[in-house]
Amino acid sequence: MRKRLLSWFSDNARDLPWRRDHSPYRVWISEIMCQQTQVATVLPYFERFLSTYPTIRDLADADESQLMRMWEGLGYYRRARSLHAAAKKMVEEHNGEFPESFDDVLALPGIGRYTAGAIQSISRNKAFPILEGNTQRVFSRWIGLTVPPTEKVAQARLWELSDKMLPPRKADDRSNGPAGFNQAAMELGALICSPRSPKCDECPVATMCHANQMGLQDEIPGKISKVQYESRTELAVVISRDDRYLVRTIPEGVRFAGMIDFPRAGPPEAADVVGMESWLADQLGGDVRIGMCLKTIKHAVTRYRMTLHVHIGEWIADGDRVAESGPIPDSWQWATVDELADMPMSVTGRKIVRLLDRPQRSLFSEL
DNA sequence: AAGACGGGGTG
DNA sequence: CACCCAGTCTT
Repeated sequence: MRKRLLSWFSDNARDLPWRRDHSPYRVWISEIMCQQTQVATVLPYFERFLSTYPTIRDLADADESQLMRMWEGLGYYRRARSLHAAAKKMVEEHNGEFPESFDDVLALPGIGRYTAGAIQSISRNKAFPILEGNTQRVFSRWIGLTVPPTEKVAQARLWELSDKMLPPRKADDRSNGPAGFNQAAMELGALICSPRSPKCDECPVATMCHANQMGLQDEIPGKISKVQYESRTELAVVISRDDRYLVRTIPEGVRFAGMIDFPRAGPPEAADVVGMESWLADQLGGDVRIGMCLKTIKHAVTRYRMTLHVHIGEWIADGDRVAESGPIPDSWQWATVDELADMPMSVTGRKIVRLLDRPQRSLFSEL
C-alpha cells in the first residue's frame, strides 16, 4: 500500500509552493491557511503573505491591521491572529526560530495535533502521524470503517492507523519517508479518493481498499450530522460626513475582532430600524436617524444565511448635525474610501465599501 | 461531546 | 442548496 501510494505520488504530486521550499515557516503558514480551506483558494494568499512577511520576525513585527487585511476573504480570522501571536512567541521563547520539538510546536497558538504533525513531517521528515479531512476519508475507506469519522472510537482507530502506516524516517530521503507519505495520503484524498464519486479506477491502491472491494465507496466515510442553517437579517448603516464614513474597530473577544466594520447589528440588539436607532444611539451618544435602504446584500457564510440591509443614516449629536459635532467614542473613526481600502473588513463590510466606491454619491444627496 | 468559526468551492 | 475543505478552541 505504502509503496504504491508513494510511487503514485511521485508521478502525480501537484507543484505547490510549500513543496518547492519546505522550510518550517513556509509549511506552517501553508498549513494554517489550508485549515478548512481548499488548496486552490490558498495559493494567491500564500504568495502574497510570504512576500510581505518572509520570516518569523517579519511576521512577529507585523502591523495587526495589515495582517488582517491580508487575510481578508480567507475566513476563520482567528487563524491570522493566532499566527501573529505564535510568531511573537517564537521571538520571545525560541530566539525567533521555529521550535524543534513536537511539544513546543503543539504549544503554539492555532496549532493542534494535525498541524504539529504536518509541520514536523512535511518540513522535517520526522515520523509524526496526521489526520485531517483527506486522510480521514482515505483511511476510513481503506479499512472499511463505516462509523462516522467524527466519533471518538473512529478517531482513535484512524490516528492509530495513520501512525502505524508511517514509514520510518530515512535520512535524506524525504520522498519515501514521513514527508512523502503524509503528503501522498492527503494528495490521494484530494485528487482521487474524493468525497463524492471517488475515481477508484485511477486509484493506485484500489485493489487493497476495503470500501472498493465491497462497493462501499459512497457509504464511507459515514455521514456526519448535518448542519443547521440559520437565516439571519442584519442592518448596517452608512453615515457620512464630507467624504468620510463612520466605522468602528471590533473589540477583542468577539467575531471579527480587530477588523473594521460599519455600524451593524441584528437581533437581539436591533431587530428593526427602530431598534437599530436606539442601539446606535447607545453606542455613539446623540441621536441617529436611519433613512432609506441603499441595498440589500445576501451572503451565505458557514452555517448562516444572511440578509443584510444597508441603510443611509444620519447622526445628530447635541442637536447639531454631525458635520459640526465633536468627538466620537474611542473605537469609532471617520474614514475615506481610500483609507477603508487598507483596513481589514469582513466580506460583507467590503461589499458595502464597494457600494460607496461607485458613482452612487447622488443617492446621498439628501444628506 | 458539541458548537463556533461570519469564507469559498463544488456538484 | 447541501456538503466539504491539509482544524482549532471553547464550553
